[in-house]
Amino acid sequence: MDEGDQALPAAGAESPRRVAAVPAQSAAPDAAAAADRVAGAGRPAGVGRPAGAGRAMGAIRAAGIKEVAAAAEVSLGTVSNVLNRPQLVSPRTRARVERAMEELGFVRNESARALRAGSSRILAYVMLDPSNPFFTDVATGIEEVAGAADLSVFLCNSGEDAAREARYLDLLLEQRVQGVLITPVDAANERLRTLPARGTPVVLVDRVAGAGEGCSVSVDDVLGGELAATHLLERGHERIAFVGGPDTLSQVRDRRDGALRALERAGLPPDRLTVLATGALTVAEGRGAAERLIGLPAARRPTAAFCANDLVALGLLQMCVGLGVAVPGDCAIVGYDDIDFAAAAAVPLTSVRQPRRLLGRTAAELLLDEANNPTHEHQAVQFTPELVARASTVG
Amino acid sequence: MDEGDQALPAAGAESPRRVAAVPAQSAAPDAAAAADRVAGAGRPAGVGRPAGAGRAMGAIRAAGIKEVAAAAEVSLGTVSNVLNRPQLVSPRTRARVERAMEELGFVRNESARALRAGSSRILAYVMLDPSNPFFTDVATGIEEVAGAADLSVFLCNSGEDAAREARYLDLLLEQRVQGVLITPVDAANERLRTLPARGTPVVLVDRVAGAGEGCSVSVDDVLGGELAATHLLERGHERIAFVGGPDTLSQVRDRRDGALRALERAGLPPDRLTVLATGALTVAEGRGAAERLIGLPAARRPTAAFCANDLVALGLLQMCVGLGVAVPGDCAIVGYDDIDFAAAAAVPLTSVRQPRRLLGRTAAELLLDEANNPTHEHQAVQFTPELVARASTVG
DNA sequence: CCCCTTTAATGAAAGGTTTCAACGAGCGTG
DNA sequence: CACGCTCGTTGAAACCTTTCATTAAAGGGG
Repeated sequence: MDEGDQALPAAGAESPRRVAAVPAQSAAPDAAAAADRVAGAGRPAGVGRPAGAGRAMGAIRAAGIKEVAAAAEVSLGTVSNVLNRPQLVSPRTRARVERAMEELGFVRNESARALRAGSSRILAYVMLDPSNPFFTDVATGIEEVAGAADLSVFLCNSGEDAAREARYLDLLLEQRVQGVLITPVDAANERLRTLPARGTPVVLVDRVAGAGEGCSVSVDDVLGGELAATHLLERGHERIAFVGGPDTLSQVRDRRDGALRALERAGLPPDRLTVLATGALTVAEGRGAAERLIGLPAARRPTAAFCANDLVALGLLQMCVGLGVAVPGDCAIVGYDDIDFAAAAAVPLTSVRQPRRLLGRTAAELLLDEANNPTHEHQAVQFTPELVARASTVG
Repeated sequence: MDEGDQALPAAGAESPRRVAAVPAQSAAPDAAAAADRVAGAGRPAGVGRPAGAGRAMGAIRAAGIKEVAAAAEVSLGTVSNVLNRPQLVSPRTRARVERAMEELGFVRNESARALRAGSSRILAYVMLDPSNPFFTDVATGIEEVAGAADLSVFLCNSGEDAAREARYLDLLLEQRVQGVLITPVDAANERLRTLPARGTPVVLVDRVAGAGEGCSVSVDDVLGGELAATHLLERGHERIAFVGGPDTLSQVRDRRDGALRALERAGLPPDRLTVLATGALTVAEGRGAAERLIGLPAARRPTAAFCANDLVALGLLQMCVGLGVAVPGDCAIVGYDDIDFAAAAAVPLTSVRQPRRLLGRTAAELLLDEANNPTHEHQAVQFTPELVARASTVG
């Protein structure tokens, strides 16, 4: 931030967008920065100074309950009562206190409140991948419930990285959050057990809780996989590819197992399912899988693909179309999650829909129950998925 | 949660996935719930109880610094030193204290720390729409910088709703967060000025700060619009549609103005730009715009469309392909943001790329500077966008 | 007119951490 | 041997709110 300044025109410049000659910037040229700068994007075009700007103005030390009490000529406890139990305070005094708060610009200090209360009014949702609309929809459901209970939601992004996940969980414990909702990367993470033991309830989202692991909310992924594969079998496909990974994700395993179950029911041998493993559930990995799929000898090449999620399916779809493989003619495709982009793809994607918002809402409700209800019983709630057929399978 | 229980089989059931006969569930059938339940998805398939589950076990009251001090037979201040200034403590004592912390399972209480420090170790990013990958990428950049400074990032979703935005800002002020990064819905929100006045720095993201408004980091949207339109003009299009809205978003206005500037430079009258306004920047709105576009009389129908963001462009693209309008043959399309899905669309989308991660990183750096550097000067940093040409314009 | 009840307001304690001035011990120097 | 230093440790105060037992005042009934 510093170097950019000296080359600026005289201080007090009026134009906020004035272009400075010096492009230097404290955004250090680290590896990550370099990635974004590829192809020339990202060089700051201008560094200006908004009119009237100067050094940060000295912040007025925030007025506390004490100052308010003094201004309203009441005791400290009375101010607290106005905030928390207004019905105990006479209308006259209440008005006086409220006026004082107004005048002093009083803002409650949540830290002090949380310290006193022993826990902060925050729920956290640790998610695998915020760029996957599935998780943001779940988050929306969580926010609905949390908002109604006057709690805020702290969204944390584990990025499918176990270490980051662990770091966030530690952090949340330090914050004494009311509870944690999590779609874990690593089901074996000991913190999933130590947090509840230390008084911070944890609810698993999109994952089934094992013995003694507390509450969970999930969708029957085995059934979802079966629905997808059955749909393809019914449309006459007898060789199916399963595209997804890594195998450490239970969602991937379950969906694949469901597909195998469908084959079995149809009386077909399990080797009719060709597994194409991917390193992650992303669009890029889907594209990569397409090349492998198309590279298979024609005799063994599946005529349909079931992908572990929609991102992978969209990548696969794009590559197929690009390489001249007709969808669904040469290769039918089924995704999973039914994200908005699934319907929006140029060949709208058949997908397995999950009740995403409801998933989030239910999880949040279980969490609140666990946090507040002393007679809480752990539950593993499981919802039913549903197949949405679109053009990628129905020619 | 309550009704689900009584119909369960005998307590102590071992199977976590046991199916209960009673589908009832405390997830109330409110309006939002109903939306998700459309088409039958969302009915809980089962409510089970993980083996070994019971009422929440009484949490052990967390050990504090005091207990640790007692256990290690040192003073309270020494424990604090071990945590914050370990070099001041002799190795012997430090080891003793660390062992005590280990044994007691000591976890720092962030609330107390924040109370004492006057601010919590949290940055917040208030974003318009977490389901738009543009914002999650910006968030990733912010997290990189915050993580390096040992701060956590609180992600807040305003959902393009001014009231929610206001509520979050109030909340963040109460939390005494270190600073707020925001892509505001409502540039006129007075809180954008009151927060800094109360000592919480605010940096605008993807929006240019006006006079006396503090720091901002943005991309030159006018230039971006110009790049997009120029690209289309160079490819021979002389009637262009601009698809986007609402007009209250400065991004929309600027990008449109940039397109107009391109027309002007090319010596064409401004009425060659047909504006198709949308209510939001979503896939669904893009689809709707497609119908209006195709409905125009052939003589006035543009041969190309420039969309205010990629979501709108993808919706438009999908609908065009679905309705038999060849892309780019009958209608070329340019998007904005270059989100991953843009390249992944079946007709890969030409788009205007913004340095998203860098945007986030720079914003976070400005914020940290403002929070920590007493000689901080407000800056309006602006980056340059870049056009990425793909098949949706290049036949 | 006094006592008892109800209502309103008070003051102090507690919650866990950080900071800082002060203290004591050990050591080298004069 | 005494002085002054440094190093390691200490104890208390401060941060701001909430809670609760207590006091004071007002009102009603006997």
